[in-house]
Amino acid sequence: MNIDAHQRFSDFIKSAGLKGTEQRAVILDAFLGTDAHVSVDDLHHIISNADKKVGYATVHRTMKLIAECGLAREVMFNDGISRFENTLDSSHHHHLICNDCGQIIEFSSKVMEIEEKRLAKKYDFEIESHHFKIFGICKSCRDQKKRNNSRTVL
Amino acid sequence: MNIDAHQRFSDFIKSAGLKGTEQRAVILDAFLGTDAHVSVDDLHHIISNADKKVGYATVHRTMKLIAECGLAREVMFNDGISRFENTLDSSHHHHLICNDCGQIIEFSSKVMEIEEKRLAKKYDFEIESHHFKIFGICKSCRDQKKRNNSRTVL
DNA sequence: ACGAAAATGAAAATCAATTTCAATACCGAA
DNA sequence: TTCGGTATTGAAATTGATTTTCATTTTCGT
Repeated sequence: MNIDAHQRFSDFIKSAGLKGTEQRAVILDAFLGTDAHVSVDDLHHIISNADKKVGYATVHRTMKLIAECGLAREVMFNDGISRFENTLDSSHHHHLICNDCGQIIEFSSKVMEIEEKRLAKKYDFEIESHHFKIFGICKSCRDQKKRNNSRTVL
Repeated sequence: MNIDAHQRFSDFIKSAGLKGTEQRAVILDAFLGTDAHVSVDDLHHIISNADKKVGYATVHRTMKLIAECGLAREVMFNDGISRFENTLDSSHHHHLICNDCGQIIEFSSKVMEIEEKRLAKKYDFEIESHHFKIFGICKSCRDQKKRNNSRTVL
């Protein structure tokens, strides 16, 4: 998988008249090593923690390139921070997001895929990407709230 | 409808120990008068164009209150700008967003509602809100691209 | 009408995203 | 392999939206 991703990225870099650099390789590796949704800041920390030095702006620019060549998908939840997810893991497309703890549960749904296609046809719309996000409270946060309520009196 | 909204907002204001003000009334009216997705900036312009003077920060703070009391829903597309939509219009919940012209087509889908409930049960998740967003290119932008391609040579 | 408490608005602060620019690295051609 | 044009890098500055600050004003129960 990763060999393909590297190949695809370097092909993209070449065909766009750009140059391969050590930093870009480090950033791509760091990104491919994650399986969650990472922000530029997350990646910058991951790289720094691995004792490599790449500037924040470079991480930002490179993630744009990685997204552009189709290896990453840029998504935005309701906090205004862009995050990137690996597109090679394409079975997961949607998210349940806990408003309390921020936990993200990924899921896929055949029913939704079919419904989406129906809608695209209905509105004559060419789909490029899609996100179904359900915000709410996960079980463990609900349980925690119950415990707190039994202790606290307003 | 609007009478209910005003009542609900003033009830909320009172029960939270806050105060009713002229500005809050102006902002709520401006918001209820829109049917699209408006940003704080949009609303501030709408109000200014109506020759009323309310500060930007006040619009921002009041929209947070309106959302808090359930009259508005805060949504974020991929441009990083928060927008508010009227929740009383609850038949429309989802969006087709054109990556070219920014046009937003709203739709609702019974199939998705049912699927959503199934997923909530499956993951033991208490839903507070949800958004299905499909990004792509609308018909008119596709048509326009075709016209441009027939004129332009790379 | 009084006075405590909240609201306002202009300006400043914040924060992520993005751009600038001088120094550096890449890489194809000679 | 060196050369040189071009792209890249990274620190700092900028942008643009959001959020906070704070002095002044307004609200509203008493």
